[in-house]
Amino acid sequence: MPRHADPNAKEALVAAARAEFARGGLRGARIEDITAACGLSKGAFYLHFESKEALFGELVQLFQARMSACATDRTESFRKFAEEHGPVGPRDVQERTPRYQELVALDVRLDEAALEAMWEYRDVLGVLVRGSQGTPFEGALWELVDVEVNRVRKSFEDLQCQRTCRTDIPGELFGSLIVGTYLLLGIRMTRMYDKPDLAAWAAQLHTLINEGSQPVDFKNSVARSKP
Amino acid sequence: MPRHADPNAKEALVAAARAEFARGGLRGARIEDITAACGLSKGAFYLHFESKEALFGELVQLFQARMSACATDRTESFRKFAEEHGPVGPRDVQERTPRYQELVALDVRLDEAALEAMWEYRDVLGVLVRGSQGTPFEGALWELVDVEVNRVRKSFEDLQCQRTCRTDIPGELFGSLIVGTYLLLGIRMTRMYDKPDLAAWAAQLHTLINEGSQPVDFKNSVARSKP
DNA sequence: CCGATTTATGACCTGTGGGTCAGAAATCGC
DNA sequence: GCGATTTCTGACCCACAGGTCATAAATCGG
Repeated sequence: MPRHADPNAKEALVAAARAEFARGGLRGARIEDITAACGLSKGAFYLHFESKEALFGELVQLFQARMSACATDRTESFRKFAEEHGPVGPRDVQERTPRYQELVALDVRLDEAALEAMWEYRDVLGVLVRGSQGTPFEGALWELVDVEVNRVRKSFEDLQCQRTCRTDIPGELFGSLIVGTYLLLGIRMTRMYDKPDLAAWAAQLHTLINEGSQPVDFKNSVARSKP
Repeated sequence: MPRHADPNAKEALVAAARAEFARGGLRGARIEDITAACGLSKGAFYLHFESKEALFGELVQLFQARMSACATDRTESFRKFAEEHGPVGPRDVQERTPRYQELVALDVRLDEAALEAMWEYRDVLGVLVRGSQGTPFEGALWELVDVEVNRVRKSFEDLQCQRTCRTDIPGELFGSLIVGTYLLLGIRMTRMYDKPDLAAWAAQLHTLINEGSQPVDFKNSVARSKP
């Protein structure tokens, strides 16, 4: 039995590729630069990956799986919540019952988890935003965005039927607001070195979107109950 | 005096180029396709433009100028409004005075104008989003986005000082919400054939962001005054 | 130490598309 | 019609980067 393959060559290539992708996008990342960063030759790349696109495809699949997990986690968590705490109606919202407050806390936690996923894959997100036309990933992000907008739209419309959300806003527009905001935050993460306080972002966005930008004094006094 | 230049060659090239850019981005648009669409040869392109990037640069400048005009128009309109109607304070917001309602209407009109500009340049916007690494336009959109986020942040912080906006949200996050929402709507315009009802979008977004997503019944009753 | 076998190398091939330029075509004054 | 002049054409050049493959290097059993 002959020469052994470098055991950590593949993960080194993936790491170097992510760095190159982050720098210059899918097209701007040259294979020779990726391999050079690992002390390998161009040919070595093709021992581990079908092509540059194939490597990126693996990353995209991981990212999509992660985001998809966030979505299923959300529906599952809400289902469980309704099972354990019963349905949350308009009165709960109006009176800020403990049940409602727990639901808000859960929602914020789930949003934070989504932001966390975006932070970990912000390099992949950056490449997807830039798109790199001519590759299979041209519209990948926008398909994901459409899916997310529709998911938000649907859940918003459900809440509208239950009268726990205002009914004079189309769900589509609300979805664009949510997804657009999170997407831009993700894009801005691309250029950050230190991780921002994602929990604070999630909580503040939740407050802003639920209660609006007007001063809190104007809301009816029942609403606030801060310790 | 000899052969005349085709008088509408340049505008035909611009139109064809915009169509090609919309299809495949800056990189995906081939010069031969652009000229072929006008019944011209490849060489003719270089009689009118320095390069493909130069043509796109002209479009970007027009787009940037248009967006910049929207911004100056906004500050100017608000200045004039304050001059004519006096400053709008927290009480105006709380009691929905006619002065406040006029300000809201003005704000919505200005937002609609910005959406209109994005609609007209949605092809350019699409290319800028996709970025086309290696060109001078790589980060052009994100610079514009940063400028806009900061503009919104600053005006939001001013309103916070005047107590006409809630003070528990960082201006940066509010800016990301506004710009992110409008950017995503712009991106989604890229794939639309018919112009959506931009006035409705502007008005609904304004309502949603000001008053939040909670049912209107919960707001204090002074607030609503719909004919 | 040999040769079998798998891994790694990098010179080479190749398609692509931006940009060029010698020459053809058009249009004028005369 | 003729040449002068400007407009237009498209075959050609070339840089670039993805992908290939003959060759070399490493590592084993025997």
